[in-house]
Amino acid sequence: MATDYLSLLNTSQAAAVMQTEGPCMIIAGAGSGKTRVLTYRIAHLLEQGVDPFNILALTFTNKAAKEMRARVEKVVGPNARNLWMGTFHSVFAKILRSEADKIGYPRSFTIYDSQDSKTLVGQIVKELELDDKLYKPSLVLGRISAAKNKLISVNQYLNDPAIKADDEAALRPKIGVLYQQYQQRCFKAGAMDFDDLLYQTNVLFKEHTDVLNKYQNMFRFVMVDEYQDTNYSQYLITRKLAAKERNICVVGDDAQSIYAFRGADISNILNFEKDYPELNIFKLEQNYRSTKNIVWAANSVIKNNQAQLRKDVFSENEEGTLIEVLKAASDNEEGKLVANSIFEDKMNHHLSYDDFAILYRTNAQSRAMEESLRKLNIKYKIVGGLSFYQRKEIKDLVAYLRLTVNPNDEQALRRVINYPKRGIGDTTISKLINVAEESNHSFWEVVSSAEQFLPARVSNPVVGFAEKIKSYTVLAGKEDAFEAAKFIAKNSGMLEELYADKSIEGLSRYENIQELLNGIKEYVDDPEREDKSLGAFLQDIALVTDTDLKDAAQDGEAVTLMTIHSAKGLEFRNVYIVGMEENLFPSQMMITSRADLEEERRLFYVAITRAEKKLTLSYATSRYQWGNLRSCEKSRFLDEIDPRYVHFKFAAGTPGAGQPDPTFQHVFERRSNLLPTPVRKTAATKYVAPADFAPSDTSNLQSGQRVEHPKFGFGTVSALETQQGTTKATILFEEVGEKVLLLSFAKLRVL
DNA sequence: GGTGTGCACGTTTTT
DNA sequence: CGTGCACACC
Repeated sequence: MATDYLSLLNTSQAAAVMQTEGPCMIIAGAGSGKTRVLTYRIAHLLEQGVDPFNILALTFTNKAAKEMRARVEKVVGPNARNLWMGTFHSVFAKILRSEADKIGYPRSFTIYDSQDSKTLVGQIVKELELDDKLYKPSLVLGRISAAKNKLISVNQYLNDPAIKADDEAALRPKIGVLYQQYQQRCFKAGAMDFDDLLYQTNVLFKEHTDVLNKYQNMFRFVMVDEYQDTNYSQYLITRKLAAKERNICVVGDDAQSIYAFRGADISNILNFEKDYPELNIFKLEQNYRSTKNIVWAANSVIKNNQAQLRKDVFSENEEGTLIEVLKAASDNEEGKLVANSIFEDKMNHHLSYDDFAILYRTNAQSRAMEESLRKLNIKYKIVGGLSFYQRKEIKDLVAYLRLTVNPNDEQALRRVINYPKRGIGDTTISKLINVAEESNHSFWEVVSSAEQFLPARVSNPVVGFAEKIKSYTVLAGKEDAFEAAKFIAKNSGMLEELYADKSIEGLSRYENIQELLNGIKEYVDDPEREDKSLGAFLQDIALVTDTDLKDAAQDGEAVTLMTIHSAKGLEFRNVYIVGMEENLFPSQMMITSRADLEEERRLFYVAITRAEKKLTLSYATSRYQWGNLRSCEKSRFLDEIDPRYVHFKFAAGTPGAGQPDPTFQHVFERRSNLLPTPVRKTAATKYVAPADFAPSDTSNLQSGQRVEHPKFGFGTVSALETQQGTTKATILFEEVGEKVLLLSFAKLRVL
């Protein structure tokens, strides 16, 4: 048994697998078979007779967890299903769910997504009549999040002189108060945000040693993947859980730490030995993924960082081709060069589009790439961006479901209290909010007894709505998630409302709702699913990200486009890293301090090491930014690669080069996860004004004249009407139909 | 209450 | 430049 898989491992991998007792740190270079080691380590534990319920394995993405579970299952069989394996957030959400009452939260607590959090902060800023320019929700939330990740409570925040000085220096002295209000409101709503899932776990373990004890005894073996990305809050949870048995195994690569911006603390891995002096350290230094050239290039880049653990990543693979650098005159040309290169490579080497990935620093860069790929009829898929669960109609139905499970959920309540329209206006809502704030009740409590605060004519629809929700709650207690959701979608009037909308977008929204219901059906039909309740389903989807859905809708090969951050942990035969320019990569906001620059460099290292056979870098000497052309300098990172491994290829890019063979006519298809129909209009159907568009003087405009509008295109004036000195023109446009425009505003060119 | 228009902001990355 | 939100007018 044990020897079976030992033959599949190299010496250091095998040593790490066999070391099951005591603290253990595995420093795993990129592509060094880290997942393989973790998988066999778990398998080894199970074969030694360890109960899978006693093993906790934490990852950062659902995808990684899913993949690891599948791989363990392949080795040890169905026993793998009983492992505690998941993301930090999902595992501790589950634990909090069963222990919530101990810290005063309902077991059916809601998980606020970042949008809910943002909205709530915005609402509080407004209620406190603070300057919303100064107290921008994202900024305030950033401070709150940083505090929580460092386990700074509201009281500590309010009483810490250093924090106070910081906030005052930034002219934002009220952040502490906002933190306080925000926490209170979340608590009253029975809601936790992402950071709370970790923060409140710490509170639970700190205040209830019996609970901590229980989980210490339960999780006799703790493993943490991507340990370099843990923040203080996560670090403390794992330290506490492992305090008794000290069987903690962390796997990571300091060179791939790219989440400091969200609180990850690289010193967690650099200082791990201080907590566990008896630590066993294993280094996995052989890279099995990439060619020698790619590994050498990556090493030559990361060498420029100071803070790092010593290791020598090497490859025994072929030397491979040199890293290619493309230079373009503009972002559009960059897209063209990359698309052409992909097309040629695919043809010359008989590859699949699945073999290619285009990586960029910011999501905004995808546009130029998309356009070029589309022109060559190359199929692509985008990872990231708007996820399925962020679509309006999905959020609406989910809000109903959340409300059903937890009526105190304020954000959900506000979202649907008047959707579909039932005659509850803004005035009514703010009145009720005020009552809630003053009486220290939750918004829901006030809503469900609205007749006490408002005249019957106004309160009737409010109370009727509350009754509706109450009946849903009763229903959800008896039926599974699918039956409940189906009923709610119909009964709330949402389905009807969407069905009535026959526009393309409306149709797509209706289909999305169907898609969600199908998803719930699949969820409850899973034979291994124990908890089929609506609450369990909601808990699950709150922590699903777009990247996790990536594999869900695979049909046909396609080039993958994504940010470098979402590419972590993935690999592709051919990788393109685009936008290698100063101020873009490294990003200008990051080059203020040495530590920030080092994180950008690690990001570059991650990007390089995604490639198996061929790596291409590109940059543009000019780029559109906020609508105007900016000239760009090539990135300093390009010069950091040892020139022996690079080939600068500047000849290409001449117009007309590398035109696609017309026989390869694929239908363009934007595949974004579960979205069945693209909502975004394609550029092809949209009228684009010529660059030299100049509005004419329209004071003498006559009915019947032909005009051009920068947005609506060509049209004919059908009527003119002057009232109180302003003239309205009714114009029949060829593409968008009839529009009524005010002449004083409309930019029209008379033809 | 719905629609439209104007304006402000954004581009760092995500559980 | 494009989107999303807020306010204003219908």
